[in-house]
Amino acid sequence: MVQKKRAVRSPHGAQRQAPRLRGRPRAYDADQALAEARDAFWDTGYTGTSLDDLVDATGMNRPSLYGAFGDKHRLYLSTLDRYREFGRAAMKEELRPERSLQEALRGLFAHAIAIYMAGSHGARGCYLIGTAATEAVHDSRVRAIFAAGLHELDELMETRLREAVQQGELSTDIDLAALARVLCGVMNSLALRARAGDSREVLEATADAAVHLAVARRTHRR
Amino acid sequence: MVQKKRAVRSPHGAQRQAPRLRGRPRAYDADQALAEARDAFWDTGYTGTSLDDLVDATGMNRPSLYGAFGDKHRLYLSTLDRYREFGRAAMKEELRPERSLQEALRGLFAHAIAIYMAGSHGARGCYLIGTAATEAVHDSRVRAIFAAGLHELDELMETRLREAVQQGELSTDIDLAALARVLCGVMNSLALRARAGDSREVLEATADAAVHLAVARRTHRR
DNA sequence: CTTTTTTTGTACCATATGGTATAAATATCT
DNA sequence: AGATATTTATACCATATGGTACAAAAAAAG
Repeated sequence: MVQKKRAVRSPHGAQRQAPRLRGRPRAYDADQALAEARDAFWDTGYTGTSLDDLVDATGMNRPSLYGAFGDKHRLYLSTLDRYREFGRAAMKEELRPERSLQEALRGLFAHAIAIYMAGSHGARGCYLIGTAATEAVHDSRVRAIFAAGLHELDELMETRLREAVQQGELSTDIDLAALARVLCGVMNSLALRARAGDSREVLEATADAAVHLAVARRTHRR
Repeated sequence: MVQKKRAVRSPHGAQRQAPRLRGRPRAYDADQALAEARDAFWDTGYTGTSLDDLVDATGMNRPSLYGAFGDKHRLYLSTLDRYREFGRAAMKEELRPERSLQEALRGLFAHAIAIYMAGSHGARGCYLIGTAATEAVHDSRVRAIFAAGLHELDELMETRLREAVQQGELSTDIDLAALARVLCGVMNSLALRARAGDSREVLEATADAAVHLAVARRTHRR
């Protein structure tokens, strides 16, 4: 039932790469399989992706899938949470305070658009928005991850805007939390537009407009 | 196969309410059934809603459902298109030029939030965004309706902004198409946030911020 | 009243779906 | 080599799903 604690063998430390357990070795890479399962869900949604589809996508067979990631629902939650965490890290990187606010926002939108337009079967937007939003109403676990994904970005954005105020890039008379939600909202809408088939140019023009709208509220006391 | 042309009987004109065809009368109201099917899809998505669910929601039996609306896919497309058209009419009404730009935008956001927060099983956002976005990648018919829904709102908004420029409410040096997409983008994001469980207060604050951001770009030459 | 036409309601069907039992395969440990 | 442990691979199962056949029901037409 519960995963057994794997004895770490190498006494030299550092080298904890392959614990080398006993039985038959795995024929798959768990990280890669998780990414391929996520890609399958990304295109057709949670309920629209069958176990057969997941078997095809990962190259694993059903019992291995089950043994590695639990049932379909647990697998889906794992891919969602993984995506959320990666997205958060990428956004934090783009919004780092060394950049100007304008550069940071541009980098963030460019990064998001690159992800949203990728996909071997057409643009597929944001994984959470494209698949979790549908399940969120009737699945509280999915809803929690979906909300966490949105709110984490809101908070990272608000933090960055607050830093911009401190650095004199933005005037102080703004509701930063609401402005952050507006900017993140435009980013969210890019994910929807990508899934609707809008061109990269339209997404980029929309992102530019949002950046200008935010930066136009900069302080004039410089 | 093809629906027969129903002979209009009343020679007095005007009274074309019930053509009164021959066989057993329908036990359902088509409009109401369509709305109830839409509500079922709205909560659990296209693939997540079974024919049994639709039978329960509409009170119709399967053959009647099939006879009235075609198969599940056609029924779904009908509900999508109907929602799109109603949404367009409602938005046009809110954005009517008799109102000031600020009043129009406030009315629009308030109307949208009211719809997004309704739902007997929790807030469910926008029907298109909440269900069609997931199907859009692999279903070109759904994608077309989804895109039409987004673009129609973009264009109505852009038209209203252009009227605001003509009435001196907005400065002329703005990319109106992009600003319209930004405003509609914030509205779209409200639909996502509703589905994620955000409170009405958060949605309203975000909408207020978007309205202020747009109206702050008004002309100062008055 | 009988015929005709249309809808309803029950039962049914072929397939798809999520999940699992079981045995072969492949590694380590003694 | 033999025992032990773990994964793979095939086949399978109970149920859910989308869709339909068919007869009873309910209206108008003759």
